[in-house]
Amino acid sequence: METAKTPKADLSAQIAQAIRDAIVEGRMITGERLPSEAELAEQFNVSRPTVREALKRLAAQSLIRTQRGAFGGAFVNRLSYEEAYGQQITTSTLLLSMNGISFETACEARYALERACTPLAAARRTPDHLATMRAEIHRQGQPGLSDESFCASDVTFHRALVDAAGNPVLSYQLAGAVEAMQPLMNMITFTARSREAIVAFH
Amino acid sequence: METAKTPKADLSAQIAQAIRDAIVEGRMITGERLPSEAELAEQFNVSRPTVREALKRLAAQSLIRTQRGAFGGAFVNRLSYEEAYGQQITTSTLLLSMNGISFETACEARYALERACTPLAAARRTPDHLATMRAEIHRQGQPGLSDESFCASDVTFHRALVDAAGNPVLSYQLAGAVEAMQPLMNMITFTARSREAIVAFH
DNA sequence: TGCGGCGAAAATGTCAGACATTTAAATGTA
DNA sequence: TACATTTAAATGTCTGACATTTTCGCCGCA
Repeated sequence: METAKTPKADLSAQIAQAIRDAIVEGRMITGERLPSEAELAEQFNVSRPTVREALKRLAAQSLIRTQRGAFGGAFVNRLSYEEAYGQQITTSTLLLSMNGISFETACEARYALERACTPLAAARRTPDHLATMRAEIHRQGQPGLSDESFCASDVTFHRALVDAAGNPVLSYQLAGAVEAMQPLMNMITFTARSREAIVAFH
Repeated sequence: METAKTPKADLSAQIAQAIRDAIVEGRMITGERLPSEAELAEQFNVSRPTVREALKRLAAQSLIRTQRGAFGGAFVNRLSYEEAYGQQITTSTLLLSMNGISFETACEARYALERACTPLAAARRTPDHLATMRAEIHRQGQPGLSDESFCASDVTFHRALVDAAGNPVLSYQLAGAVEAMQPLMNMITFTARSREAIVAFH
């Protein structure tokens, strides 16, 4: 048994883990091309479908990207913020919906996270961010607004607030938190007009 | 072209997306069993390997779990906090290492996020959390401590701080941020003793 | 009648081989 | 030199088969 560290696991999972380790530990760098599926199959002593399943696992996590054609193959992906956002959002959404997170807990977390951004946002905001936030506040003040529209506007507003902090790491961390809560928010309408007061201090 | 919304994409990616949508939108609930690979293959009019690749993609994101044997199959997974942590950490680590995030940016984000937790932590801390933090502070004060040990202790300390806030959503969001920065931290040793002052106010 | 072993069935896991498709490089020609 | 064509390499997909694992139910036996 050459891979004794995972005594009972799918071969494809083992291979995926091995490649993942290579990437995370820096043995493969961004943009580098992996061996072809056939070469990997020979290297790990498995068949090509097994290798393919492993590669799909990594592709699902945006660790690699595949390209067809000659001199195509699998390349170590440069994980963009957009992709990271997406994963963060789907994971957060599922986590919230599957674990019976209460509205209060989620809201508390969101408020806390945004409170963390506020000082930075106040210092670094651009006119664009301010304009977006003002526009959303205005929209939220209109009377005949549906609940869904109100919440969508709310998400836009908070995204602008977070982005105004000018810290991509913060934006990434909070994008999931804010968007994942939108479904929860949609269910509960409450008088959130008090937020205008919070923003007013900008 | 029956699936016109994704004109050029792998079949396995399309199928994975279709199943993912079904899960996220609640058409399949936690613990529910998916049709067998053969049934899915017939349903989507593709072959079994293609279906398998799609399922592996979902498994990589912990959306489903598979079980062998009779009455085995793929089940909608209840995404646990532990799994979410793990994904968050690997994603964050890659994001930081691949996008040339500066130490200042990462540190700023981390401080901001922790500042968000502090009020809650102060209100809800338990003796255990306090004891852990005190122990780590004490350890950090010892003279002959290696940089790696110092940083590991630092991570432990901050995890305790975050957990003390008693909000699992916050813990989840911050776990990735804190742990992902450990490699960065390991490279740069700085006089972080000022943190003791921050904690002292507990 | 109750219980235990044993086989059948169902499902995933793995393999082998073949063909289709795509893409870029190499080649040939005007 | 520039452009069109060929060619080769790689992924994407299909078919079929076999291995492995796990559960259910049957049958025999005490």
